[in-house]
Amino acid sequence: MELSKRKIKILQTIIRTYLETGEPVGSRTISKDTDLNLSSATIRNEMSDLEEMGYIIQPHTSAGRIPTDKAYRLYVDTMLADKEVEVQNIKEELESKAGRIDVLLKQVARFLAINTNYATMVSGPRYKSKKVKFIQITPVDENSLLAVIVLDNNVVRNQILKIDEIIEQEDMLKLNFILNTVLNGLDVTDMNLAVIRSIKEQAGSHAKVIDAVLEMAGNALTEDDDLQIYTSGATNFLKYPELSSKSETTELLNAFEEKKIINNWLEAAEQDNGSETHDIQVYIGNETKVDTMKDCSMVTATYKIHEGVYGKIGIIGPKRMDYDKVVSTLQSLMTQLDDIFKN
Amino acid sequence: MELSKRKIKILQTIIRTYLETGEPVGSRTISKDTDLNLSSATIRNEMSDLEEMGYIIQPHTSAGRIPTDKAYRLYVDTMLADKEVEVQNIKEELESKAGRIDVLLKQVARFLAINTNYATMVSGPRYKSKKVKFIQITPVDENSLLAVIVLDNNVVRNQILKIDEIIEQEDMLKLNFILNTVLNGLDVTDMNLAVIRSIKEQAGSHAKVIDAVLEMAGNALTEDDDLQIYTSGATNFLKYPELSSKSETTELLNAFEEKKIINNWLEAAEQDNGSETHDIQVYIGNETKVDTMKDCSMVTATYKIHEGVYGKIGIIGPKRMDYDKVVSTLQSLMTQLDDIFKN
DNA sequence: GTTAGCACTCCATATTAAAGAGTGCTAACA
DNA sequence: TGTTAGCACTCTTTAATATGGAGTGCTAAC
Repeated sequence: MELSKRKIKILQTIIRTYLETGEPVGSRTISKDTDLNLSSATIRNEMSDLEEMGYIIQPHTSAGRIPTDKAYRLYVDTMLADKEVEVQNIKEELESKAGRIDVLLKQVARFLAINTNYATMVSGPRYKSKKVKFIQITPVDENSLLAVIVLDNNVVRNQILKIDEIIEQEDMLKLNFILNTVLNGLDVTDMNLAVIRSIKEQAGSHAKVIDAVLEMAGNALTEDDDLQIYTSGATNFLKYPELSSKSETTELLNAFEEKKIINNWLEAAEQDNGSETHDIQVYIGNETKVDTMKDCSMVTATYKIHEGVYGKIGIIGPKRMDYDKVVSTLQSLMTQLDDIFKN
Repeated sequence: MELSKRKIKILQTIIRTYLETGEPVGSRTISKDTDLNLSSATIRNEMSDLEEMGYIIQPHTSAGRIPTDKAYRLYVDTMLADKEVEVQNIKEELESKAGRIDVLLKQVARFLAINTNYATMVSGPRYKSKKVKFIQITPVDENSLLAVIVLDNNVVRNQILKIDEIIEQEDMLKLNFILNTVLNGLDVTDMNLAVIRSIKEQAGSHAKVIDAVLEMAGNALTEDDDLQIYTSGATNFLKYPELSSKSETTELLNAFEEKKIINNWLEAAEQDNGSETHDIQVYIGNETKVDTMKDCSMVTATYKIHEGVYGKIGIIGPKRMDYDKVVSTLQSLMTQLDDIFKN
């Protein structure tokens, strides 16, 4: 059987109405709400066909119909209106935070959660490989030393090191020179024993300080737990009765606490299932490949700060989420973010 | 009327039983569970007295009794057994994170949530006043500059500044010298126009760079949003039926998302209502002074990293929380933390 | 191809009934 | 005077039972 124009229109009405109300949609409602001028009986015949084709189902006999995943997929792929969403311009507000990526991303998550009424998560930027670009130690007061490392992705780490020896101005210069010439451009695998020995040899008496600095450098380079995830609006789950069957919601809320789990979600959402809109993907129900989310849908987008430095934004809601609005909002926000990152 | 030994024993049984089950406690249960060898009728008489004295109430006629806030207060103040809780020694695990306070505190929150089954929050260390202790700019590559500021509490801030002018080695030294001599020891109120002008005058041609550095310094000094709050186990609220009346829990969960709100809770809990145990405070129901928490209790403790640098740990659960365990666990953890911070 | 009509199904809601838990009171007992 | 058994009473919880409504599927007529 083929999807006639009329069937599509009816399906669309079912989906839209269900998105709004969350209740199964009956034939009479459609008969009244469309401009097709058909009686409920005719609609019933068509609905019967649609059910056979797998686009809608009845939760039980003598109930209205609700859309299946297949219907949502069709809706997202072809039926989304291309409406321009008026996203309150938060660019200015964001720009003022641009210096501190973490604060900015937190803000982004909040903004999306408030605007869409769904749960939102944003993963912090990931870097491919990390190398030492610049390293420096400076005395701060009589018994502490400030060590600063800049990585090639311009991430800066610093730490105050306590020392119990006095380092002369002159030695300090020398140490800095050695550290920079030897370590510059190395990643963590390059920092082997040979390198370390070579530094210590040159450094002479200050091996202890070198040790501390190297340890710190090692941490900065390997540190994987700097993978930050910002979430917002998790309580929005409670707004949707079909999700708040308690045990399920609890699991979702738990996942939002255990940020690591969220990262798995985002990772699972690889580009295998893109929708048409440039770099925004929609996953419906089981398409998320995550079992706890089988009753949810997820919309993700990838932001890019610059080459090789990217992160993900995700919005999670019930399957009957307002895809239209979510996609538009996200799209609009991405444009604003792009502009900000260009500077 | 006075609280006889027997009444106390009965009250204690009521509280204990209610803490466990969450159900109103009837006279027969008590008659069986105590070693008083009294019939339920006698217990009923005593309970009638206790009700009159305000320690217990009936949710409705012909139901058992449940403790009032007054009873909990008495329980916490006098009836807590001084049992030593076997807190799994996480000191080692924590020690490895001691370098990064934020990670450590996050861990503490998680540990407590898991061990107590209540929601936990930990506020990051607060500092009294902040002054500039050390400031430095260094070239990183041809068009960027690394600015580092160390505050008197040893907090370090850094930022990469983009520049479009070339600064000679010599000028760099001069700028650093000026910045340090003029700004050292100043707090944000001291950095007035006069100071700024004086710096710029001395700096000569590099006013632009100075501007950027000063702005950053200003941010570092005023920044109040570096107040971090770590939470864990918020979903534990859902485990207690008396809290999960949905609308109320939602509000609590919301508060846990909006970390700023939590801070207000912690601030509201000032030392006005301490219990006997050294620096651990228990707030029951309305004692929290926060309306959304009138059905909860909160146990807080103050940790101190060193003089003037402190933060708070709080555990929130239903009024019928296991005070005994919570207080002991917290106490034990505080000891372990103290040890760690001593180094 | 479309529509009106009708029997049927299932859910949601209200009503009623029954069972259980617990109290308060009274009267008897040590 | 304190303790206890017994009993009537209250209120909640649970189950069982109606009742109404929404919606469908089918048939027959247009």
